[in-house]
Order: sequence, then C-alpha cells, then structure tokens
Amino acid sequence: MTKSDRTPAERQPIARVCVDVPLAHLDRPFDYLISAADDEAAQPGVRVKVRFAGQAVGGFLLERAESSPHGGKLAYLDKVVSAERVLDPEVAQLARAVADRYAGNLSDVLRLAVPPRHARVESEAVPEAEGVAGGVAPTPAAGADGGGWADYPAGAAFLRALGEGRPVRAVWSAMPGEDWPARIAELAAATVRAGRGVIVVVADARDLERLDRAMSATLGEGMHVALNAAAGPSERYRRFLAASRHRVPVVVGTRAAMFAPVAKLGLAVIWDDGDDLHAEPRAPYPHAREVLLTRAQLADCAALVCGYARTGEAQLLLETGWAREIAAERDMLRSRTPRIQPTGDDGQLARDPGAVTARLPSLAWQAARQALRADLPVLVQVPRRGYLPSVACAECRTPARCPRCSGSLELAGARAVPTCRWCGRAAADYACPACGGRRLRASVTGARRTAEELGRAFPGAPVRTSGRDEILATVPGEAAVVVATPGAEPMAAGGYGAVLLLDTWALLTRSELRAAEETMRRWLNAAALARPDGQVIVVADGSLAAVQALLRWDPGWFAARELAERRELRFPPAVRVASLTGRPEAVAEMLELARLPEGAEVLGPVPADDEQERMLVRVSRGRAAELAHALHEAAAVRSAKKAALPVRVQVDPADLF
DNA sequence: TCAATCCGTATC
DNA sequence: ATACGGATTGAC
Repeated sequence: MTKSDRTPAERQPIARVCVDVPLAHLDRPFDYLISAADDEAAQPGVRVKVRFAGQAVGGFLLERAESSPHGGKLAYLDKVVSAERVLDPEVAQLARAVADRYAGNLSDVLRLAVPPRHARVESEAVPEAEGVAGGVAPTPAAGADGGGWADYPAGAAFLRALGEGRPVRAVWSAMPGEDWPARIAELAAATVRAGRGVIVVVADARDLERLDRAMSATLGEGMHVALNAAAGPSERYRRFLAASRHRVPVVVGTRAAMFAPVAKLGLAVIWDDGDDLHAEPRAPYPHAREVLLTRAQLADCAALVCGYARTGEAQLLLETGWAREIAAERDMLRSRTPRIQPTGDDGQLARDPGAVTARLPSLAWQAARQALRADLPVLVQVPRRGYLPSVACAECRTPARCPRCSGSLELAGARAVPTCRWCGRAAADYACPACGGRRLRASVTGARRTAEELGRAFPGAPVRTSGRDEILATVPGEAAVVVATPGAEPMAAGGYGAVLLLDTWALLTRSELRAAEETMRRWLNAAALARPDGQVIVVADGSLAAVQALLRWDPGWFAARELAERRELRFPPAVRVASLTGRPEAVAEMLELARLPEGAEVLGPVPADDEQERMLVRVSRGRAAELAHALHEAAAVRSAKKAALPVRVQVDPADLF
C-alpha cells in the first residue's frame, strides 16, 4: 500500500502518542491517524514510529480515541514497530505521575520504564519452564506458615493482611541476622496466594542474588523473574517480556524494576531504601522508594519500606500515619543482637606490635583474636577510597584538629597546607597538641593496605578483601580476616565472630546532609552480619548519637532524631527541595521565568563544576507539586525558545550540599 | 502587486 | 531538525 491511498481505521482511528523527544514544551501527547492496515496492531502500549516536525521519531501509543481535539491536519502513524504492548497502561499512568513529581518529561521516564527492544527475543518461542501456557497465573509451591514474621508483633498481622489482599503499608526494621530475603519471599507468597502481583526492589546485584534464591525456594520455579542490568540486553528484555506478558506474578530487581509491568499489583517492597543506588542517575532522577510509594498509592496496594537501618523518609511515613511500624520487641531484639561496644580511636592502642602497625585499638584487637581462636571469621569494615582523608599527627596519630574551631583538617594534596573542613582556615604552622610533632599524615588507609597490616597483626589467619574491584558474596564460617568496604561485606556462614568498624571518624565527619544517617546505615548493615553471640566494636566516640543508636540497635530512635533535626533546619524530607544546576546566566533566567509557589525560598548560589553554579529552591511539603509544576513550565518556556544553555532540574537531589 | 526572503514558532 | 505562516523587502 502506498502512502497516498491509506484510509483511517473504522473505529477509533486516532492514536494518542508520546513522542520520544526530550523537550519540556513538547511533553504532551500528539494525535495521529491510524491506517486501516495498522488497526489491529495499533493497541495502547505499543511502540510506534511517527513523523514529528519532519523527523522520524519513536514513541509509545498511549491510547486510542474516536476523535481529536487538534484543529489542523493529522498525519498517519508511520508504522507500528511491533504489536508487543510493552507499556502497561498502569505503568504509563505511573510514569506520568513520576514525571510530574520530578518536574520531568514523560518521554524521559518512559525511557527508564521500558527497556530497549530486542526483536529476536520478542519472536522467540516461550520456553516451557518459563510459565504456564495461556497466561494462567501459577500458584506458589510451598504453603508458608508465617515463617519468621511471628518474631515481629505487627509482622504476622501484615502477612495476614496481604493474604487477604488488603492495601496495608508498613516500615519494617529488620533484626540483626535477619534472613530478610526469606521474609520478603514469605510476603510475596502470601500476596500471590491472594491472586495479586509483587514488585521488590533492592540496591545491588548481590542483594538481588540472595532475594532471587529466596524467591525460588519459597515460591518455586517459574513464579518470578529477576530484572537487572547485569543480565545483558537480550536477557533483560526476555525477562521484561515474561513480566509484561504476565507469565510471572512476581518481579524482583534493582531500581529499573520499579517500573516493571505486573498484573494486579498487590505489594511493592523496597529493601535498604537508604542505599544511594536507589537514586536513578538519569533525568528526571527519580528515587525507587518514591516511585514505589507513588505506585502503591495509584494501585491502592500494599507497600513495605524496609532495612536494618531507617531513613528519614521512612520515619516520615510513620509519623504522618501513612505506614505502620513493624519492629521486634526489646527482649526478642536483645536475644538476637551481638554485643556492641565503642572504643576510642587513640590512647588505648593494643600493646601487641602487630596491632600497633594495624592501628587497632586494644578492644578491637581482643575481639578479633577471640573470634579467630574460636575458628570464626572476623569482618573489618574500612572506608572506601575517594573520601577526603582526615589527617592525624605522623608521630603519635592524634587526629589533627583546627586550632580555632576544632573542625577536622584535610590535606588536598601531598604537599598542600592542611585546611579546616569546617571553617576553611589554613593551619600552616600546625603543631600536634599532644606531642608537638609537625608532620601530618592522612589517616584513612585503603582496604588493601589495611588488609596487609591486619595480616601482620593476626599471623596465621587468612586475609580476604571485598571491595569495588572484587566483591565476595559469602565467606566460609571459619577463621579468617575479611576486609571490606561499606556495601561490599560478604555474608559469613553462621555469621561473623567479630565485626570491627574502623576509621569511622572519616564517615561521620563527611559534610553531606545524610552523613550521620549513612554512617548509621553502614554500621547496621555490617553489624547485622555478626553472630548473635559475636562482638561488634565500633571505633568512635560513645557519646555520639549514631554510636548510641548502634549500641542499643535502635534505628527508629535515630531516624526520629534525624527527622526532628531536619524539621528544625528545614531540610528534606521535612521540606521539598529542588536544585537548578547550570551556567549562572541560565540558572538566573530559569528562576526568573519560574512562577514559584508562595513562600518558596531561593538559596545559593553554590559553585559547581565546569563554570556552573547551583541554586536551591525550598518549599513546604504541601507546595511540592506546585514547585515541580512551576519548574517544568519554566523549562518549557526555555526549551520552546531553544535556550542554548542547559539547566539541570533535580527534585529531591541525592547529593544535597 | 507579486514573488523572494527572512524570522519566529510549532511540531498532530 | 523542518516546515509553515506572516512579515518584510525589492522589482515591476
């Protein structure tokens, strides 16, 4: 058929299309005619090709209509790329809500939500094992009896509610040593038995592997798929299609799975929502927790935000009454929690010469030695490289502090003058108050060097490292020193005999808003790997709130404190903040154009990389939607007049200050 | 009065 | 990017 003799489809000849153009002023559907030949394939959710402003562009067919409000001539769809309906209508609605919340474009969100097409995968036969033919939802294999949820007073009720298909919402604080993948799998099984679907999002590939195995064990094979980037484009699309074609009721994955199509969603779960991997780095920078909560709201389904730690955002869900708390009672918790003790960084170094070179306080050294003697592994958590190293006296290792304000000093380079991280004053003539020494050294030591030093401190024990380059998933339950950076701690069979949290001062003095919360999260995640009869030693001042919370294993208390402080300071999540980054003139133009809501505070500028600056706009939570709308409109005006200099808009930026 | 050209704007 | 409409210009 040639172009000229195309005729419109008889019924609903209009296709409403989201074109793949990342311009704010074009962020609305455009209507096209559907030819009679495309009538059957042109269903909502399919990919299409259209001519848009003279160019061939891709897009998604959002809906069909009988007529168009558009005054001018309509063009025909160039073609329906494939009859596969990859954009679920519920996901389309979610994507619109996410775009609105983050002042972004629908097309940008759809690019995150629907993986790239892989034509061969689309046409291949469905393997028998993948699911029951005919789209009949399979039922889970094992009959769950409530499993470990009985240990949490509100947990059993939550599980029961899922089985009855009720839209319950909770924040769960897992006990140390908790087999969280198994617990989540039990929730999934209950939800599936009620005839509903489940999405679970975790931060990284290692957590996903554990969850994947737990799902297989609890639900049986063929009930779930795991979506992650590591799988490669064709396998990724294959698994996406399994979900999209509703062959499986449960989808687990890293953050891209937050948009996975699932039929009759009954439960959305995010594990360890404080992990910064949950923040999408591509525009409009949505956070998995917020996307899943929006989704639960739209689908009127159950939601669970969980981890060993608790974020300020999760605490806010509890304090506003949106979610209920699931936590163990004090006695139960005490029976599962290892012994946790703080120890000072200086003064009480162990006498043993090996321990001295490894810079181990004596309490830490004793705990480690005791565990190794009992043939148990020891976990040593050390900071990752890339943090500005703190500085200490080269002679006596007393931490170097600013003579004026007691802030920590930093060395920008090997020959640089030490400078205070708090007040910015240079301390050129620094002399150690303890010994008078004038030489300084960076006191953060990388994982490899720490491993070498620990090897000497504990001769005979094998030393293993787990970090950025090589991450170990598990280690055997026998004597070994395991040095790991935060987030890369392997599980030990039966748990660690001792967990040492070293160089914590470097974590706590980081300047970001979330430094304390993030430190707490990393400690709890590492300490959770200890045996209940094991020991945890944190090298930090016992009077710090984060240390107190760790000693008592009380992430709720700490989160409430953090949230109260952020209310006081008017920081997120108590308020909504958006950041505008770009060249100063572009940012200024944007702010001039934006009709900001009443009471909006404009803060900045803060210098950014590359001749750019950053401005912050702060509003109350009640004005959040208005703020996003105003910023999107301003971006639309700028994109309509082809403003040359880009401005990056981030609502709830992951890195504030 | 009409075509050629320029500029701004919408893009179905 | 491109296509179109309206305004502007210059030649008859």
